[in-house]
Amino acid sequence: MRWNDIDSEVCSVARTLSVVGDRWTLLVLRDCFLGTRRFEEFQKSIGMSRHRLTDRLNKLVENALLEKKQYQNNPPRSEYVLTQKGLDIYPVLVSLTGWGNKWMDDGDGIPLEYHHKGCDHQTQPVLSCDHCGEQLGPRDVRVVPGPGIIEKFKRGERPVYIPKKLVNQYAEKMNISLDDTANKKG
Amino acid sequence: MRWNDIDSEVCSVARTLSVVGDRWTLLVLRDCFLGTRRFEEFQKSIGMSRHRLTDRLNKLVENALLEKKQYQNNPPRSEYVLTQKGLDIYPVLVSLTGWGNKWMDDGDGIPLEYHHKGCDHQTQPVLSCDHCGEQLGPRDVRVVPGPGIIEKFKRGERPVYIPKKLVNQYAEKMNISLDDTANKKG
DNA sequence: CTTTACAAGTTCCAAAATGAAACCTACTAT
DNA sequence: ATAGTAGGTTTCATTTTGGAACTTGTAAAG
Repeated sequence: MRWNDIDSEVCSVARTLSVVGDRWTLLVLRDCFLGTRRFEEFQKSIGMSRHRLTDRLNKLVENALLEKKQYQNNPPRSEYVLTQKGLDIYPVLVSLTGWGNKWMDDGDGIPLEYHHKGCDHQTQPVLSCDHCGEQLGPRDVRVVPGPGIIEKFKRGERPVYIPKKLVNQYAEKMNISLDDTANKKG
Repeated sequence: MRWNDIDSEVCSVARTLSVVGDRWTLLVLRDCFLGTRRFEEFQKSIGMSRHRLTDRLNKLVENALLEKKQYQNNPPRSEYVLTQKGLDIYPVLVSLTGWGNKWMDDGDGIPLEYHHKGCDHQTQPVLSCDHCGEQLGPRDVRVVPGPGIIEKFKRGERPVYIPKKLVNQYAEKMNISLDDTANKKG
């Protein structure tokens, strides 16, 4: 499979990666959250080739995570600022940071710490349930087919990565009949 | 800069991406969390070339996110299972999923839903402060230089992506003197 | 027996993505 | 007149991919 086709997978991880899942894009976004806005700043900070940077910034603008704003006409100069869609990547960056802090320490300690303005304490952001507030780990959660998958199964499409067990159990429980003669993939 | 050098950046995002920041690795890990363990399963599910899959699985084993366990001797056949280090990637995948659910819907709705076993409710995992439990967004948090950066500044190294302002403010406040004649990068 | 299937790779090659360095354009400051 | 700054673009060699075919050892089917 070509990476270009990844955005049409029936999977939110795959679709998200189609936008931010290449070598440099998340580093560009990291810089955005630290206040970087201009081409040269990104380039010096990240150290990627100008070539790639041009391309990645354009894609982020195309995908509406960044907005390009001209701050000067002659010669034309622009800044790249996060949109809401871009701001929403925050949890991804925070999670990556948390993992790096824990597992990739080089012996000097955590590079950057977070301080929660609200409670005025150092914080290590964690995942929690938006309903009860409890912390969430892989074992605390059950994955259930959502409408995005059920609809496709009803149409006879079979997204490959979903364990059939999962969907069949669910279909049975919900008394939905899924035509089982249809083929995988849509 | 070469991608291979990215793991020595003074940045937890960069270091984490040096392990999981390529096209396919996070999809492999996604599958792991859904229970996939064997080569053929990964390959069918993800649709990446066997070539790459071999390589990515090996790297995940090298980096200790997966453990390779032989389940049969002749011919030798093995499974790949998540270690604690691998399990800790969970928040990253959940965050990617959340973003995809919100911004990359194809019109059919969310592919997979989460159900929190603890409170028995559907849940959308959110980031929160591990101290006070409040939800955290980009504006609720102040980034502060941690030991991993301070140490390097003391040694005269200047990690490029950190806004100098940030470190200088901090150094002043903490009354740390940082030799300003030293060069960036270490 | 002989053929087919399965699982987990490996090999080979063409096509695509990347990195480095040089170049371009339009100012501004020295 | 010269150098510097900002934001790119161009060129070209090197790396990384994707795809398809091949390998190895075993078991099951005809």
